[in-house]
Amino acid sequence: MQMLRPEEQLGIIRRGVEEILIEDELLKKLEHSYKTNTSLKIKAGFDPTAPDIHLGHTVLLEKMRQFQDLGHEVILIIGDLTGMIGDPTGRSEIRKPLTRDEVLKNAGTYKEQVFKILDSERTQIRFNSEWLEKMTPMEIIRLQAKQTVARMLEREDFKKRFESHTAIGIHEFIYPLLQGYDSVVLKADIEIGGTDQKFNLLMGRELQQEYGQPPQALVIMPLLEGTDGVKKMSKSLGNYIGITETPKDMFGKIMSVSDELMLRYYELLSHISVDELNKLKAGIKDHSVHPMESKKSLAYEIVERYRGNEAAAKAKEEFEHIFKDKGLPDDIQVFKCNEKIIWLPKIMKLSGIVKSTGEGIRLIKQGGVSVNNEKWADPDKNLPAGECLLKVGKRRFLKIVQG
RNA sequence: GGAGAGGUUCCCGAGUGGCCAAAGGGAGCAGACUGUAAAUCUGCCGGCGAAGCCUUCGGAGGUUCGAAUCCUCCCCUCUCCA
Repeated sequence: MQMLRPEEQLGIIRRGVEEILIEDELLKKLEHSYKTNTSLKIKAGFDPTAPDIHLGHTVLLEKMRQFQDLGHEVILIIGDLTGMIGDPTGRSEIRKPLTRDEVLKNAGTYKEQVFKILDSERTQIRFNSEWLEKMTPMEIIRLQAKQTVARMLEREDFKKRFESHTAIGIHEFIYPLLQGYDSVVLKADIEIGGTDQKFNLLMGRELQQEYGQPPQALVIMPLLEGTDGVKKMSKSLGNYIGITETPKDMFGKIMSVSDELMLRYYELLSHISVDELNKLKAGIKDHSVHPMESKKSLAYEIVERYRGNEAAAKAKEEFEHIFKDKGLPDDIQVFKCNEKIIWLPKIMKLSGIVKSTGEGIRLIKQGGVSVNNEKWADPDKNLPAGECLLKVGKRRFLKIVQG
């Protein structure tokens, strides 16, 4: 395959990255690969605790895909061994160690989902228990001897906890060492990771040098903000967009993201070229491009990638139908009730559209409920006989059938 | 092993006998404004056909007319000294 010139490759690689360490070294690696027509080994690690991939994870995957498209080879490491000792990154919240079965199950899900982005021909999936489990105590001690406590305490997270007298487990120090050691075993040329991984990525470089290898270059990606636009996307914060969600939900969630965040998503998730991206940014700035239209394109692109063309078209259509034409979705839940229950808040609760009658009453009083397109301000008013359409807020619909 | 701090509603966090279904913030939901945006403002934010009642402040008992608050035991987390 004909590779792009190293400088051109670098241009593509730079997109959306937070930081490249060290860019000169990266360029040299690219030049060497170009001259010898060999591909570089790109390493990226994933934590096996979260079986469902969301758009936040895909930032790394997309970058990996770019490398593949440039002719390089990706090694996706599933940190099953490190996962079993718990992931100490971030909070001191100690995760439950996973069992072997859980790890395997999660890994299976990973594989399924990951190849919606990655090229399976150019991807290796490896478990780090493969080599870590074989290490002898002596080898582990030697590995530990290569770093100092002081160096470990330079890591922001450890430093803070140390200063604020919050516990730091000894095994937490081992974690970066093992992750770095993965790079040694694989002789990685480049490692991709999020900003929260910077310390661990650097550890890989340092250990490679200790073991007499050329150090890997680092491509550090920003953490994608969740739908709230502030905190990093994560399942536990509930601000995520999962790639296995329904097309409708995915489309809707992307549409409700702020304009600013939309551009960020474009940069990190879209496949449009850097040129197009710059045009889009300029267009939004001078108001020649309508943000909503670009947002629709983005939503379409992303839904299409994970759920297919047809689903994307349908999601878009339905979205426009509901919000532009003020129409109805085509899959309204139907609730049948007998004549005895005609108290609206009760019906709302029984149908599951709200959690409690109290919530129903509140919503009605607040003007958030309409029946047959008319505001319904009185919780005690009886419903019209026969069928009627209930709308709660902007997107909750219910067809009530009496009798 | 010894000394101390603490576990409160979805989260953070106030509350140390009645005025506590529990301040404040965040998240969430609804309304106004819009482009289904975002930001902002307003309201709501345990349950129940509901001005009353029921369940909630780590768990189990107890004191009291009355307990998130006091006592006893237990569980869990953290810190310091060794």
